[in-house]
Amino acid sequence: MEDWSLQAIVRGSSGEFSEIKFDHMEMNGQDPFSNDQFDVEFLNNFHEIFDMQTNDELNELYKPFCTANNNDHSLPAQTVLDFQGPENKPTHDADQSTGTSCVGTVTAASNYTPKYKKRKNQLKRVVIQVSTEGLASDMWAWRKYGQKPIKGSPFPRSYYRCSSSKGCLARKQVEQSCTEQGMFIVTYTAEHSHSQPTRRNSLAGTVRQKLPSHKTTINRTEIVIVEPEKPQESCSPTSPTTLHQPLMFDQVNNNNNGETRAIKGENHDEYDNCIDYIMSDEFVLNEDFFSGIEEFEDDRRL
DNA sequence: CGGCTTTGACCGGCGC
DNA sequence: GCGCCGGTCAAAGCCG
Repeated sequence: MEDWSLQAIVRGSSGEFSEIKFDHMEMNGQDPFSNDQFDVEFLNNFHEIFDMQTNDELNELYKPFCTANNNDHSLPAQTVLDFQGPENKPTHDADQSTGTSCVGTVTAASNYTPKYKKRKNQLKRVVIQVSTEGLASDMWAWRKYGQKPIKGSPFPRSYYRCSSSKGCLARKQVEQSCTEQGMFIVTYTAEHSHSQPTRRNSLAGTVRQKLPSHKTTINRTEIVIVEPEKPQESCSPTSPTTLHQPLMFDQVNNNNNGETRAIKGENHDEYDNCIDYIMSDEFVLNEDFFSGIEEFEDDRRL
């Protein structure tokens, strides 16, 4: 790949980007974007997302939201990724003390025993926040098997299981966000035991759900990751150094007031760490982000 | 008729 | 031990 680039637009889903970072970086309310220390502290907390052995699983999970809109740029499927599970907390993650979400692995199907065996925190899950379009772009076939009112939420939670393959343990929960109108919180549990279906089951699953007719525009902080430097051709394909080419990223804080600030990383680790942070926190990511990561991983494997 | 949603009942984890 | 709550079951009905 000669001139591949990674670009993503990331919006904080629970407040301005800087506020989220205060929580995670414990910087005592200082504005991380105006603090010279931010680059170091911010970057030091990101690590090795692409070294996770579950990248394929991750790909599968976000793929539906990437592919469906490839030809429709008018429909940004904004999503939040949040990997949960007590076993997932990286031991070197500075985020541990906060009790917030963290990066981790996705549940292996063999670890999931249906029906009451594992509950709540025992299951590793992927929580994604999607717009109406993102919800409809999920190409998996789901069959609804339950709906429950959730305490503290005005909206019920719907429960879906994969209907593509008998015995598939994949589960999906959908509930409307009570904080962001028109957004849906989708929780995926377990993995599909089969390849992605070539077509969705008519109007099954999420498509048949009662979706709001309006779209919600979310004006929040944006992060833009741009154009890692091209890998150097001189490196041996088998050498580990080919996986650690210099990279660069920018993070642009756009508060809708025209003000932007950028942070740049100089190496691959810093880039990884940036992605790690974004993936571990409550950010709304669009499909370009995931497509970019996919490209990134493909390139890295070369 | 098959596959879907709906919905009340049931089960089990968890906090008190 | 008890009750709350979330997740699942399963019967009934709907839909293409």
